[in-house]
Amino acid sequence: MGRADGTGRLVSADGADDSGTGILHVDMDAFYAAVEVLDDPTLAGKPIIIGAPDGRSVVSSASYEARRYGVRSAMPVSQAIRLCPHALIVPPHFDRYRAVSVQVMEIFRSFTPLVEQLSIDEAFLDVRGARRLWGSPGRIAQLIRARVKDEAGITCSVGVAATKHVAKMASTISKPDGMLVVPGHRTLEFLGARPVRAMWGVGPKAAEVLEGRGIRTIADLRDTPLPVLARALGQASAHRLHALARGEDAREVETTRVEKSISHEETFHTDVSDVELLRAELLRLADRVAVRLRRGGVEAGGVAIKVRFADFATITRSQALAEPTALGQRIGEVARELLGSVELRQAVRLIGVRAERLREAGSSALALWDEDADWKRVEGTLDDAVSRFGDGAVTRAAFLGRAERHPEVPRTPRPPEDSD
DNA sequence: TCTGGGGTCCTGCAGCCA
DNA sequence: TCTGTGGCTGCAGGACCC
Repeated sequence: MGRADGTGRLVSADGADDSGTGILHVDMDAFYAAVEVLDDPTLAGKPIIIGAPDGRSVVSSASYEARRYGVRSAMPVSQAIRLCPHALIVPPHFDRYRAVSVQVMEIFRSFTPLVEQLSIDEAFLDVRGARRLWGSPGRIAQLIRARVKDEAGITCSVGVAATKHVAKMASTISKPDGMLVVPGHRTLEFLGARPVRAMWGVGPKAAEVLEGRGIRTIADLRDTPLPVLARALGQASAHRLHALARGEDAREVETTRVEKSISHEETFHTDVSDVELLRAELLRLADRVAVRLRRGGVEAGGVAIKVRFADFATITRSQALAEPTALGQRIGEVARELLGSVELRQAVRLIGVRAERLREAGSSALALWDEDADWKRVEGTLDDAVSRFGDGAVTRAAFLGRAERHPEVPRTPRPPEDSD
């Protein structure tokens, strides 16, 4: 399976037994920091923290040199600086990270079309059908690691196993720049000795609950009766974790992913008590959400807002929509109504807008009477109409019954009867 | 000591309805 | 007609992930 190499990680030797495997989990090492080093080689070997140096930002990523000082992702930057005062603070360059991500995902797809991108820097690959072309899963993992290094200039770690869950755990253990193969017949042995916290889906809260009952390792969890687990964690989590602890994970590598919500939120530099400012911010966020909805060809069937107060208490309010929409004006209206239902008992630290219950946009054609166009009909997509006449004009036209959607044949427009 | 932003999934509760 | 019950749905909150 693997051996400890003195750095705390567990890695497999070349040609390790990979029988009964077929799923790879590939994870870039300290991805954002690695891309920054790629673009500025003078940063190599130095402690780097990716995050905004001021305000209330947190660490997006840190190089392994910084991690040695205890710096971790999601830690406040101010705390990270205290831990590692000589670290270099680098503001994030997300467009650049996305570009490298695209390049790496293309490398994966050159080995198998069955690639499930989990986030900007990690993916599952099902290579069971790629044996004849590229060799065994372990061999493919080696080839992928070499090509990512040669072509993208960064390193990655790979877990090779029979299931997604075990592959994911294996890549984590082999980090950085490692590879761990868990042959199918040694899955239970691999899982058994590991702490419950290492399982995907067990966070600090669940780990505390389990450890409080003496369940410290995955073997302990496996031996715990399901009803006991269910009382501790709830039915769904208990069933899922119990199966994973036994090495059972039937999830396939999914190549397509449907977004279920789109949101934007913002933490203010200083807490805000001015309601008008909050309402204006909601509208701005709603516009950003609407742009993404239209770009994705979807509409929201519900709107939610999130308000975080100065004491970090967070509340959400949501509302289903009678008519789905992709218009910022409409989403903003609902968000403002929802804000009106919230008791603003103290200053607000963060505010956010979320579009939920997404569904495919109804039609691609739109007949619209627009005031500025002398009430002539325009045709095109909703996005076209919004870009030509503005979000507000389209909303207003729709409100007045002058914007119509139709599946195929445009209806003959009639001139407006009221002058409004 | 201070806690981002963008997501998914699950649970508990309340209201509605048959 | 009244009451109890169970299923469904909407909503709010929390845990978790990167």
